[in-house]
Amino acid sequence: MTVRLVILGLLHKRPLYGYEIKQIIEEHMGDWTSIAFGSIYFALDKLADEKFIDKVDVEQEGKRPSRSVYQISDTGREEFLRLLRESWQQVERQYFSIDICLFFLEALPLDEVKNFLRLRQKTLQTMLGYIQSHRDEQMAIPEVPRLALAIFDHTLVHTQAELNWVTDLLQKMESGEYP
Amino acid sequence: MTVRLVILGLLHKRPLYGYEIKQIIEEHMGDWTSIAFGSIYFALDKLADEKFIDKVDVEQEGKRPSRSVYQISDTGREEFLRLLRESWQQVERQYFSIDICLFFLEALPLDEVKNFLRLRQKTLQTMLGYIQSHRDEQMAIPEVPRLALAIFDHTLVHTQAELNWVTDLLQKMESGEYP
DNA sequence: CCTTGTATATTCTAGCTTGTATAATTTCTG
DNA sequence: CAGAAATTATACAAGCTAGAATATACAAGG
Repeated sequence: MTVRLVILGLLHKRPLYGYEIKQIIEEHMGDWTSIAFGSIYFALDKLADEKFIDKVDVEQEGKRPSRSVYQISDTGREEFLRLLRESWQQVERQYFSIDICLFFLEALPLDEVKNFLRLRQKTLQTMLGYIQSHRDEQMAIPEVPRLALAIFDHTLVHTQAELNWVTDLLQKMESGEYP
Repeated sequence: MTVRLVILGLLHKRPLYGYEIKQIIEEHMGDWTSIAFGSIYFALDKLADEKFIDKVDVEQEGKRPSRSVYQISDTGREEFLRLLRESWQQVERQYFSIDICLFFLEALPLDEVKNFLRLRQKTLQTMLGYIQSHRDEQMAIPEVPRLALAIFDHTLVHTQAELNWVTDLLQKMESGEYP
């Protein structure tokens, strides 16, 4: 679902070829999604089958492998808007593997669990710093749209929430509130 | 990954058959994961191939379809601990589809976006209330382990963080800070 | 009494995603 | 200048999931 939305979204602006799409995703959206080559080419084929995009051109730069450039069609634009609206509307339930772990906690010695939590704390603190500095960098560039900051903030608030929760849990474990 | 961990974790306590596993997951872990029948039977087959579990019995109650009961093996217990440690240790990056949407925001009229956000606010408030009352219910039952509350808190802090962020974003959009 | 819905229990299939391998060339780096 | 990394794409296996299909049991309701 994400794959199609992203591809259609990027083709919405201008025609692109597969490898280029992968690069754009990594460069500009790498913090918020990750899509494998296989998925991109698979999706491009599928979208072309469905007439949401057309192969417009096969460029060739020197003797490099030739590039198949795709262009979005009118029905493709409609599909893009449909997908975008659908994604906006859904509030997805996030599942955390750590919740599952907590269910099976008794299988591990308490000390080990505490160590894991301390490690998690450190990781989260590092991540927080990384996002923050990344955000500040972006903020300094005037042509970055203000909305980009909202996306950073999103990651930020969740990471902070996670850190708070871990800290609280660890504190409760150390005070002996949990057996 | 989750599927295997959960199945091994449940079989850790006692032998079970596929349908039973599905029921336990829905009843006791329904708020934190969701695993389809197909995934369970697929994983059971795979785990049996790998000798992490053994088919011990084919019960039949009346003329109902027969049940294949699986039991965890010694290597299965090891694998369970390995998976559990692995899951504990990883701090997974969560991807939110709304972040992707924000990238393509300009494709939708601003009013529509604001409406989506208001709707999202309401949904999150409802979710928050639901989790809270669920948590209170559990708290009232003395035999529910205190840790279960930690899991509720986890969901709670993230939902609250999400709500705060949406509220902030909406406020900024309404004050005209974002075009 | 016949139908309908729901619970029990499993199997199958189609579709998506990832990862890895392969290929051929080109550009960067020490 | 050698070797590493990047460029572009294809192909295939393997894993995972959702959803439908299948078949029986049983309670409720008209």
